[in-house]
Amino acid sequence: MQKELNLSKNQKIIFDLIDKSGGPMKAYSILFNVQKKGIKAPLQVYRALDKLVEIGKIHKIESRNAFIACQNSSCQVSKATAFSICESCENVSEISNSKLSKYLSNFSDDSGMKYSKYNLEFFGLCKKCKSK
Amino acid sequence: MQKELNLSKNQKIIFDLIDKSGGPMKAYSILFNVQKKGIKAPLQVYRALDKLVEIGKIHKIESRNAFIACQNSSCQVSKATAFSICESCENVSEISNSKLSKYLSNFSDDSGMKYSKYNLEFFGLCKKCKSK
DNA sequence: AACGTTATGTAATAATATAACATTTATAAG
DNA sequence: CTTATAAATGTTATATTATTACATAACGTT
Repeated sequence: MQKELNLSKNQKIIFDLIDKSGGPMKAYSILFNVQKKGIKAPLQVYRALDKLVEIGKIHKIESRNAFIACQNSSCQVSKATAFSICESCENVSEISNSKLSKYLSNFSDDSGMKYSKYNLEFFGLCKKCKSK
Repeated sequence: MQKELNLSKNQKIIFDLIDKSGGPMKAYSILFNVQKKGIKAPLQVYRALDKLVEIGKIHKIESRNAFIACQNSSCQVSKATAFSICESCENVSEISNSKLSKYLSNFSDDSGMKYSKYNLEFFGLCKKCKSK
């Protein structure tokens, strides 16, 4: 059963755009791209983005103020996210590594704080950019 | 030998403010607080922030668009940062856990990408907020 | 002193995100 | 099927965060 079926009109338009783009997209670039579909105002975009983030269909790349479709089909909620970001070409991909996620989900320090969520961003040069 | 001695006038004013605040500060709040010291424009603040981030005196909390003084005296460059963020009171503290940093610094996946930097943000409720 | 580098000052503007309010559509309960 | 409620939409205005462009000044080397 796919969550996509539950998406509203605007949510679906915006999710499809991000998903098809294959990479991170910024809010105003999304806006520009969906104006022909009748979505005219920033708030319409941000509301759809908020909802899509909430249900885990997309993630926000915080360091880039951009949004990327979730590449992990089993991920329903965005409570544990990790990304690799190329600082040269800005390619982003979601890391799904069960050892990493297990390690971070179970992480606790001496602060007495129980973490319910994390977001990790790795930076470096991707294979292509490194060989240039 | 302290890096602080090398700071320029504006950098020192802004670092001292953030450091004394004990928590994360936002750029325009910093601007407001340093206007009496002659720093009048956003750009003056952002330039100092950029430099302070670059040399590792402060870190940016990406999910909050805020800046916090580095709480790890040995940290000279911001290549490996981890924070715990309370989603209720917005308290932020830097995590210095050698096992965690070792694990993440050595992390590699099958993408062929070598990571030179990471930033991790944990979210949850701090002790105080949990007990409310 | 001459040079290159780093920092500063200032104005304007770009990019990112939210508030407030009115209306419509979808979902569920009786 | 209709009433109630929640979720989504539409629209305008505005708040917040960050950068461009250009001119000048201070600092560190040789």
